[in-house]
Amino acid sequence: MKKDKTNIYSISDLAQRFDITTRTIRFYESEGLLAPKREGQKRLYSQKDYTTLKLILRGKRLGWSLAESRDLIQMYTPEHNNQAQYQKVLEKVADSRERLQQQMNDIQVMLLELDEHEARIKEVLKASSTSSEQLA
Amino acid sequence: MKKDKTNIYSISDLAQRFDITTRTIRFYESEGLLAPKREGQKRLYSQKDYTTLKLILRGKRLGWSLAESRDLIQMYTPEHNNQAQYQKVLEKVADSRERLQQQMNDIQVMLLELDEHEARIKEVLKASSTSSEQLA
DNA sequence: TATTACGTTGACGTAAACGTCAACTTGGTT
DNA sequence: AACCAAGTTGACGTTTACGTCAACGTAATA
Repeated sequence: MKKDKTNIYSISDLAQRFDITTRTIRFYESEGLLAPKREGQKRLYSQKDYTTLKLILRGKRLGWSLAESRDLIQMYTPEHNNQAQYQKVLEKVADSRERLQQQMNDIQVMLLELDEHEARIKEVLKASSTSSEQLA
Repeated sequence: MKKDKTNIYSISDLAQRFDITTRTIRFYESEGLLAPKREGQKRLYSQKDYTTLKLILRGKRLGWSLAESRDLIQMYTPEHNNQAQYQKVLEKVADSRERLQQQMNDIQVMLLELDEHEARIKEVLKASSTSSEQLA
């Protein structure tokens, strides 16, 4: 039910595209993460809402809380007029970057450990196949 | 209260080192993520327990559930005797790697967006400083 | 006009991951 | 002997992130 010209989505349309429930989308709105337009009662989601939702789900895959994603979103929405506000945003950008870099590091450690473990297992399998036990 | 030779930790010792509560550590045990030795009632944590706990907390920083970390831990503890078991472990290794690579990708997207946003803000700040408003 | 699909707002339920007592041991110290 | 620090096991409370009804509105369609 997407109108491609205006890029407007219904709630169930978004739910299908992102494989989440409409309940989830409404919940995000109640938590201040989304603010779709209305047509009477019905919610109308713009391309910006779409992008915001994508950001939320990306955050979820990284274990970010909804509150953290809400901060990120607000960071990206420029209702900031004066220098002081902008400076605060820059600090938050730096914080987010640090958090992400910590996560990057954690991932690399995990990947290394997986590599080593896999190598160990393959050694064991190789050893057992060159010995007595042949199953193929 | 660490005995450095044997590398044995008390529960409060671990709690301090990792900046978590003893309640959390006991909870992890009740969930099957840790299995410390006992000295009477008291729990005694080995170097392996220490490493396991480190793995759990790394997982938490990446948004992994305790159930997922428990799977990881069991993957690393070799009670697997036959080829079929090892094959399953190899599959799980592959799954974990995929998950981590997805997260890597998400991080890179986020980092890029942060870079762009920061650049935009700095442009605005530069423009406003070269115009009328000088505060320094 | 009656049904069906899609939407809405409550309200309550739930799983995960702990926090927070309470009531008790236990080993060492004054 | 008395006490204190550190530990133990319940048991119940709490927050987050939704799931699951119920009861209702609305627009198109048979």
